[in-house]
Amino acid sequence: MKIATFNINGIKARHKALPAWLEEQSPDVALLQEIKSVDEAFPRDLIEDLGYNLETHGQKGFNGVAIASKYPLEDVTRGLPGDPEDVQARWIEATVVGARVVRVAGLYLPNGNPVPGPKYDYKLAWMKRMKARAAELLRTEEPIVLGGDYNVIPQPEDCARPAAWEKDALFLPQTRAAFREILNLGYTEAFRARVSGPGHYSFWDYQAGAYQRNDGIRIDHLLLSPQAADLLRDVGIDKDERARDKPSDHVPVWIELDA
DNA sequence: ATGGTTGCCGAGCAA
Repeated sequence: MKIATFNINGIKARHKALPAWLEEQSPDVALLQEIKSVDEAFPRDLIEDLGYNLETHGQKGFNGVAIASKYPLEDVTRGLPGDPEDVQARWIEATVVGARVVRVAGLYLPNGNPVPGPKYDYKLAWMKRMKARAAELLRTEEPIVLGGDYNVIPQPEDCARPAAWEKDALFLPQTRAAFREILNLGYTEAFRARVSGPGHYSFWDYQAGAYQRNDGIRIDHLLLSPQAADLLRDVGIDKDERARDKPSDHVPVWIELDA
């Protein structure tokens, strides 16, 4: 079972690039972020016509997450538990019924800039809520995949110019510590389980020719429960997607599971 | 230091 995460930065603007990628790479499950659409306006045909089931959790203008799957999706839930006041669409869960059953969560973790301020406070509070949900999911002892745009640069080697990110919400020590707290519950960050060293990124800014200079950051991650980590066969980043016509500023990151 | 770009949607905000 191939599971990918992809921040598409707007479903309407990606009406060509997203179906092209789905056709070429054929992930079984695609966790999509920043759909930037309400559910009623989502062009479902773009995805359903390729043989995918689709579950969306949208919001007007901003945010929004979705799950596309060639396998049936069951027990879909929307929204990150822990704050009934939070109306931002950043979390969706579903059970994928493949050869094995895998519980997946698609997430769009808050950016948090500028620091300090309410947006950074919201980011840290959101990560605390995510930690609680991640711990709860572990107790099921099932294969679990938490995939999405984490807006976290885990290590200096995960960005081309660490000095430029020193005071940024994506790279502050407090942000990285909150990310490690989730990992230390018992999750494995899939990419780093298989690939070491610098130069591997999942996002390049649209500005100043960042992609051409490979001035990127690695902020899209797939976290695996122990039972999912046992099934890990391969990982990858579809870097070439960033060179496509009308690309997202992120590229897909994927895993292949024995499931 | 500023501005550089894109997407939402039709003015700025978010990233």
